[in-house]
Amino acid sequence: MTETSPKPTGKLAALSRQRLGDQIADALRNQILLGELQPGNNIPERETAAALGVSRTPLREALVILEGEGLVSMSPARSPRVSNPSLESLTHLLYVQSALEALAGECACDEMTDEEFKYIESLNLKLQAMSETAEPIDFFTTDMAFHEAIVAATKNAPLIKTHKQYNARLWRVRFMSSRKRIKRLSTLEDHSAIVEGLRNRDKQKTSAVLSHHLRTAIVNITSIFDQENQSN
Amino acid sequence: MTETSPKPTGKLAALSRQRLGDQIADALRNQILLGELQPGNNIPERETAAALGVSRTPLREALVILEGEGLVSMSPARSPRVSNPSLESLTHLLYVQSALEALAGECACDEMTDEEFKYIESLNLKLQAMSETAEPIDFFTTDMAFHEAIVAATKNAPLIKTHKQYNARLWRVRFMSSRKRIKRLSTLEDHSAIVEGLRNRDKQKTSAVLSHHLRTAIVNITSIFDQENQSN
DNA sequence: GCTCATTATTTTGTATACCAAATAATAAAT
DNA sequence: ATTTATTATTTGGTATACAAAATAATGAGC
Repeated sequence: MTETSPKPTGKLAALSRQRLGDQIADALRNQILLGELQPGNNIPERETAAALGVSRTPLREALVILEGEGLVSMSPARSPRVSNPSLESLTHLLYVQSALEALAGECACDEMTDEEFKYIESLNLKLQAMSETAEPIDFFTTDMAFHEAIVAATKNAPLIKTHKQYNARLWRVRFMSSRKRIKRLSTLEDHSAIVEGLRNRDKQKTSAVLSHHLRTAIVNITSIFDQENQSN
Repeated sequence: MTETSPKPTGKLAALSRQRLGDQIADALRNQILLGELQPGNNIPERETAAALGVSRTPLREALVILEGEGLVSMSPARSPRVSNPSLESLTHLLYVQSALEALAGECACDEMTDEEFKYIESLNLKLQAMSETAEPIDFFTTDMAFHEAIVAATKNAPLIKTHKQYNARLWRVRFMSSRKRIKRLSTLEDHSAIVEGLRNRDKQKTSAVLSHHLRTAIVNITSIFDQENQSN
């Protein structure tokens, strides 16, 4: 399929004019987030490049990007591999993410438009509506969209980018944590409190609830880790 | 941190086997921080690679790394150039850095050893001692070391790395801002309050003072920007 | 003399080729 | 049969070569 040489009429290449390395990074990042590439898996350069129909040069650029994001680790004479963070690392990441979202909540109170608030509110309503029946992946995706929408409302580009990167590193463990239906009720309570805080443009409350909401997740991922170690 | 990678062993480059791309990224980052490469300057690949005595491949890896850090921007068929952030961008960065250091102050209260506290305290004393006479660059460097030491005391690797990256992007404007001797007094007052907070392991106070300390810097950089625009 | 089109040069984007290091495999010696 | 030494193969690291795109330059036409 991708045996032939570069195609000028390529799919989105004509419009995006984006570097191939970035596109590969996006593709690999997706595979990691979706679990197609799991923590500890090797990403041999030749093999992966061939599978994607590209050469090693742009693939390597992608790997360097992902290494910078903490999703991939590269060692001198060893295949790059998907990072397999320890519980301690994940806890550290969650602390930072907690601080980032607290800041986002605060800034959103200042910068958020009414339309943005309505969108955030609608995601919360959607989450409430699906809480009884939805599949874990759908519930989780909407949950993440809710948090992303708050961060996006700040219009703070570095914050948005850094938050996204931390989210990627936490994606897997947070998804596994969210599979526990029992947690949905307290999640919804927190979210509603966040929406109320935003509605009233109450920086103090919004940031406090967001911070607490994220730090609570630390307990959850700890139990996930214990389960995995138990089964090993 | 039990996650990844063999130790860099920074002493012997021959032994460390660190990637050339990383070394080049370090060199370029230094040049940007020192002002040898100024915002808006082009970094043509061939020319720069030749100047550094390397080929374009590892130089490009370095540029991709620096682009990820926000220090360099690359456009399709144009020379990479040193990022020239707007006042708005710098303000955004400072908000995030403020939240990161507030978190650092809080975590440091829990994680800091007595030796680490003594070191932080000694940097503050050094700063007080040099406040009357020191050159701007020396005062600034020690000021930065003070903040870095607090972040380092958290032992939170992602936090340390992200903080370092934001520091790099803010380095230039914060250095220019620190040239104003008039600011040194309030800086010292803030720092002493931070040290007191850390001494008492008072998370609330430490994080509050650090947050306020950084946010105050926003006002300072705004005046810097006004001056530059005035002189243009 | 000025404008527009066409060509030439420069610059990045990507692919391929080569090198060194590390591991895996194999054979020989105890 | 086990261990060790040596060789082969695999892998990442770097350099070079080639292709595409954009800008700069130059010349023709008005």
